[in-house]
Formats: sequence, C-alpha cells, structure tokens
Amino acid sequence: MKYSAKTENFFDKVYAVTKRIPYGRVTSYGAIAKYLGAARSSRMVGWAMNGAGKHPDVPAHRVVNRVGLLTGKMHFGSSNAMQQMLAEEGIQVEDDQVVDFKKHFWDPVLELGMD
DNA sequence: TGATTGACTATGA
DNA sequence: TTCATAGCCAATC
Repeated sequence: MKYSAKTENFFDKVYAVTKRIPYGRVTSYGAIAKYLGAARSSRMVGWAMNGAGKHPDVPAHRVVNRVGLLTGKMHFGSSNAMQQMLAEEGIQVEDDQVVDFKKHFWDPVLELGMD
C-alpha cells in the first residue's frame, strides 16, 4: 500500500470539505472536485469517499451525485443507511434521490468562497 | 507492466 | 429528451 503524498493531500482536502458540509445540507462530488481545482476528477472524490470510512468525522452520506442520487448508499453497509441518515437530518429522500436537491445543495465554491 | 473498474460529469447524437 | 461515449485519475487484478 503506497500512497503518494499528493494523493493523501487530495484525499485530505476532500475530507476537509466534506466535514464542512453543514447539518441538513448535501453537496455533489463534482462540487467538491471543482472546489479542489479538479473539476474533472470527480471520480477521485468518489474514490476518496471509499476511504472515508476510516474518517468518522466525514459525513459521506451528505455527498451525492450531481442530481442528488444516492449512488453510494451501497457503501454504507446497509442499503437504507444513507437514506436514513439524511432523513434524520431533515432531508427527504425518495427513490434513492434527495427531494428538493437544489434547496439542500451546499456548494463549497460558493459557501467557502474559494478562500 | 498492462488492462479493467469505479460513490462522476459533460458532451454529442 | 433520452441514450451512448469520452475524459478524468487512482486503485485493484
């Protein structure tokens, strides 16, 4: 298992941004990738989430795809775990998709202001 | 070492 | 509008 320093930095950034997602809000892989300056590496954000299980403080359940679809719910152990966690935060999820996704959407580029 | 896969997104037909 | 394909980059086989 050899991780490049650059990769760790990228993953760390992904986790940092994910941890900044406010309660009851969600964002997309692409938004995070864009915030990190890697808009075309959205898949890497998803891959980073794959290792998010080691980071209890990373609310990976608040990260969905660009249309609010819970594409990664299967990685939470239970098929409904992700949906349930979102529901607990007041986010309605219907048919594995966030209801009123745009209302709950939290864009790090806008909220964090690329600071 | 090379090929395949993946928690995505954008673009073209 | 819906379906198919390309691009992205790291990890796994």
